[in-house]
Amino acid sequence: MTEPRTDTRDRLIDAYCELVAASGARSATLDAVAARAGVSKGGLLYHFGSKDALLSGVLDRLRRLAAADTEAMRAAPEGAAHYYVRTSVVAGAGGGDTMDKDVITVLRLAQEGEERAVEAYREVSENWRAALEEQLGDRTLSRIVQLLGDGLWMNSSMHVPVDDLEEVIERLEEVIGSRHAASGG
Amino acid sequence: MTEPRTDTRDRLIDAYCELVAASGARSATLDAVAARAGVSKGGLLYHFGSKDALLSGVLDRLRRLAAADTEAMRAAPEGAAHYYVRTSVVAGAGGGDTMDKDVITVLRLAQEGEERAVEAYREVSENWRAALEEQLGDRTLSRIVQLLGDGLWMNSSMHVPVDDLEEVIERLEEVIGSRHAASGG
DNA sequence: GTCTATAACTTGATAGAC
DNA sequence: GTCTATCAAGTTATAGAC
Repeated sequence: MTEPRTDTRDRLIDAYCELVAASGARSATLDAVAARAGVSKGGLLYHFGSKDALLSGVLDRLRRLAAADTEAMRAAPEGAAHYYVRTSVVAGAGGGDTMDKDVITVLRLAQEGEERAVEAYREVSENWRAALEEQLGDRTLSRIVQLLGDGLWMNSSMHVPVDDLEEVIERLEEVIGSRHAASGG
Repeated sequence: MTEPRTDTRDRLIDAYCELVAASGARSATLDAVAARAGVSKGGLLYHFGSKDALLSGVLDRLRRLAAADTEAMRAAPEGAAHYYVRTSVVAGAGGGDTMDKDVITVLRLAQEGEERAVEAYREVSENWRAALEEQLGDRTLSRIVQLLGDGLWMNSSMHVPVDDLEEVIERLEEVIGSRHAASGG
């Protein structure tokens, strides 16, 4: 604990993510972030120095949390695929935990062309896909599962409900099951 | 032809879409749009009056083009599902036709919370899904195909290449084929 | 560690010349 | 139908008080 131990830093990152997740990157102004975290604009800039430093904060935190989530995925009793698809929806709806918010934030920034966000997404996305492939033993299937999750996220992020999620997961399990049976795994 | 017949209007909508598709909604300022279309800011505002009117222009055009695309999808020789998945990637990469650009633009705006864009997306998305279901004879499968397309779009829009697209389509055809065989269609 | 005040710049929109 | 000012509002960032 040699670094300054203020949770104000984390509150500021939280506020930034929540604003981006709720109303897009444009709405996450320094003023808005500071107000939501309960400090002034000057207070924010003491902790981060610039808007870019705030971005670095989110990126770092996402990488940390995603690494932990990849392990949770590997250990999930319902299987990695089910875990991934299910959590994709929660994330999009904005009702999830800290990592969900970080993921949405980074995805949004990446879509706006923020190069560093694209790089971070590529990294964690590839780690997730590798974990899926590990369990499914099938690269193409791992990609399909991931694309389904991405599609679910996209719809959720626009508040377009996917009403037949349960049927989709069920059908996915069927395909996974038949593959496992066919390959003797 | 009672309305003023200037193609400047269309050039302005094109410029707006290209900017949003390339670098996000924030980059599509009145100045930037006008410059890209080769007119001044005043010239732009003569044609549209406000940024909101520019949005209406894109929304109207998308609805028109999407209706035509739905018909093309129904008539596609490779099948509606294959057509939908394949065109999802082209759209995301930004190298597509006019409708592709309009779709990306509206999706981006929808994700930023623009209510009218969300509504337009919901509408055309539901029409596409209905056309898929018509051919596949299976609601859940139509949703899966659509989610796959959405996932492909998302990755393309961040310039994250999906290198095994061919395998994904092939696997999808297998699942569709087995369903048709099972249901006797 | 947090605040206020303010500088420097960008944005959407208006007014009026041509 | 298109242009050049011009404005008010909002944005990031700095300086310095407390």
